[in-house]
Amino acid sequence: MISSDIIRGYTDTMILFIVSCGDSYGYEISKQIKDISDDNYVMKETTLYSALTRLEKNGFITSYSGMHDGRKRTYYRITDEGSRYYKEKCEEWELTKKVIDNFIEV
Amino acid sequence: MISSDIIRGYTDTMILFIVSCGDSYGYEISKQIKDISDDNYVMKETTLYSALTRLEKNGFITSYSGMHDGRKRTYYRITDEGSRYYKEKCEEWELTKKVIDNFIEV
DNA sequence: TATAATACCACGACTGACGTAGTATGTCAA
DNA sequence: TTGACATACTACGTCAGTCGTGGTATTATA
Repeated sequence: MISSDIIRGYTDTMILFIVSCGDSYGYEISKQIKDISDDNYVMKETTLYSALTRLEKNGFITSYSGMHDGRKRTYYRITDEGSRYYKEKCEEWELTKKVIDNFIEV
Repeated sequence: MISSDIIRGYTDTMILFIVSCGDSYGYEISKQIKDISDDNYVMKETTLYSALTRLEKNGFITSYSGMHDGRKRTYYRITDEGSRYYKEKCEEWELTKKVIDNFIEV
């Protein structure tokens, strides 16, 4: 299980990746992160929801209400600005990998 | 330039890598991090020195005083526990790379 | 009838990064 | 000789992000 201080700085990117594949909502995003990471990372609920709030406040996602089986859901959609930010983060990631690799002994 | 929230969780590892190559002191560690990362990451002084304090408190490094050209220096040496911790972090890094790569679009 | 799964939110604690500022010595050029 | 720059740290307070705890509410299932 990966510790949070290492993922920190990529929670937003993970979420943006998922919503860039199609609109989604908190609970589902949470499960998808667990799946995509092969159970190596589980994002805590509070971390996820506060990240969603932050991302919306920053204009990277927008929300709308939906209903499913009598339960309310808040769906999120990525914005153009969110897509640009996501692409930047992907490039930054490639650089980060190279940099940290220099400090790692194989 | 890489943002700190991405490096967060690896500042300790970077420092441990440097002291594992030989005893060093704050100012030099700082310059080495800049060099090794090809100027892509500069650790802030306060971040570095508070990391050194933390690492010593956790028993991963030990310190001793030295003198050079009339200036005092505090040298740091990695402990066995520090070496073990560093190795763990290296393994964790390999896993982290795989996990985050799954959220990155090339 | 109770338990788990779904779906989310509020609040406060804690940690680590960082801005600002300060101390003190040595070097070197104008 | 004076001022700038490099060296070598330290103190203090702020901020952002993660997370523990706990709560609300509905549906499905055993």
